[in-house]
Amino acid sequence: MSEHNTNKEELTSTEVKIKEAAKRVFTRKGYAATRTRDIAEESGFNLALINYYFRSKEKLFDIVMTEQLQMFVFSVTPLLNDTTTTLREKFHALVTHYIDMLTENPALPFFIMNEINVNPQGLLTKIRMNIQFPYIMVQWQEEVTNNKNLPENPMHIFINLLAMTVFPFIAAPMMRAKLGVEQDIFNNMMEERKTLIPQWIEQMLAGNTAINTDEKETKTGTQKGNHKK
Amino acid sequence: MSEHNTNKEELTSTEVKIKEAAKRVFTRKGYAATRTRDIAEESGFNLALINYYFRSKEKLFDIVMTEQLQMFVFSVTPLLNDTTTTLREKFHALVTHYIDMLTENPALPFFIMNEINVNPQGLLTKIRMNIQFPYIMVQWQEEVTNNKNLPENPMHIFINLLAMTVFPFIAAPMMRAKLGVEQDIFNNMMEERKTLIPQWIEQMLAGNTAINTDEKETKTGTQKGNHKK
DNA sequence: AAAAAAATTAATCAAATGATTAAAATTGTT
DNA sequence: AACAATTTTAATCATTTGATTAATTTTTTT
Repeated sequence: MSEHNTNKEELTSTEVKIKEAAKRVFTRKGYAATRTRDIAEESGFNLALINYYFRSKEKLFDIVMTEQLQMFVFSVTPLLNDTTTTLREKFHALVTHYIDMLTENPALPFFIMNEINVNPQGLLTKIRMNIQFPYIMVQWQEEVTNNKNLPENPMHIFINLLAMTVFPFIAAPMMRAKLGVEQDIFNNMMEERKTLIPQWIEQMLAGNTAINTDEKETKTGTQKGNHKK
Repeated sequence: MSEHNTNKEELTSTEVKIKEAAKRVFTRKGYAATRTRDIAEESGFNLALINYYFRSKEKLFDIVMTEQLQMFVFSVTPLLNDTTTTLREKFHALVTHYIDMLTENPALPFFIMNEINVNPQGLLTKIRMNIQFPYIMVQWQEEVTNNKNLPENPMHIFINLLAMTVFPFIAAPMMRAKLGVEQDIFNNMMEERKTLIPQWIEQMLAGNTAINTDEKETKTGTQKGNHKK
């Protein structure tokens, strides 16, 4: 009505729009394969504006990558530092959080992995994550010292948690191309995994307990390899 | 002694040497980021030889990628079709095989994932894998129908197997940069996982049995979320 | 040894691409 | 409205890069 244009179009500055366009193109094609002209086209603005707002393609990439990394890494620290949730609840929250995030942004893990592979030490500058030992580590140590016989080092378990959560998104294109797993089927599967992964982790830990304490005896005689080497 | 030069240098043709150099550079930097000049330098030959032996950068890449894909995918089919090994033994063999392969060639998974992301339908042409239902699928169905209460669809378990095996190699650069996990520590860890991953899979399956058949009751009252939704 | 074929190199080309510039359009200020 | 500052554009530049060409060297054939 008035001369103030309140379209959503006008609400975000062109600088932000270019950055968002850059994010889309960079995540889709990677740094080397994206041309500044791609970003210009995706944003709908003139090529020169990219250098006008951001000094160079590399500077723009650094900004986008840093933001994505921050989002990926720091978005979970509140979960990991929550003193009101149990260890198990944190596992579940973490898995749900990441599956939701990656369902929205499936190309993100690959984008990040790519950057890490190409420029590993760039991480150190882009992420200032002085791992201040989040509360989840305290909880883990409590469980270790108290009753359960968990492994001292949670590295394996954390890797598994992340692997089972993130890897499917990395493998999704292959699953689609080779196994005919379409988008909705995949999303269903990931929805299932929100509850399955914490269960699996639980079973890993329980198995570990059983092995070390001999509280529980093997049920099936055919079970193999269920002993420490 | 004689004028026949038997150096290892001379045993492989320059065509092969260029292809190997290309493999190294492509896997390290990805298709878009590698310049033909990089390959020339890595091989030690003149730039023009790349186009002399392989018509173009893309043709060379196709050859390298196809070979790597074939290696990655087809190298396990003998294992999966082995009629003399049990299902559990196949899991173990698969994990060991891939960890060995990726320890030798750590950049391989990322390289493949990259290609799949950029050009998903290219897989169909590069890999002629008319999945002829390897013997492991027969064995799985046997276990399903016989005694165990395994999930009909082994998709989740197979994904987990691959995820826990492959993902660490993808995350390795991050682990090194951020967690200070050095090469030998990492290799040790992966050596441990050769036996751990089959155990974990076993525990997942056992947990599944317990849930479905109620043969076993929950030991710890604090166990949460161990029920079908 | 001479001729032919194959392999290799230096020089060069043409297209792509990141970046810049100068002008035009828009917005803000007085 | 007039002026200034900011934003946007079209045109252009300089470098990079995949590819080619013509000449040179090496190997093979006769």
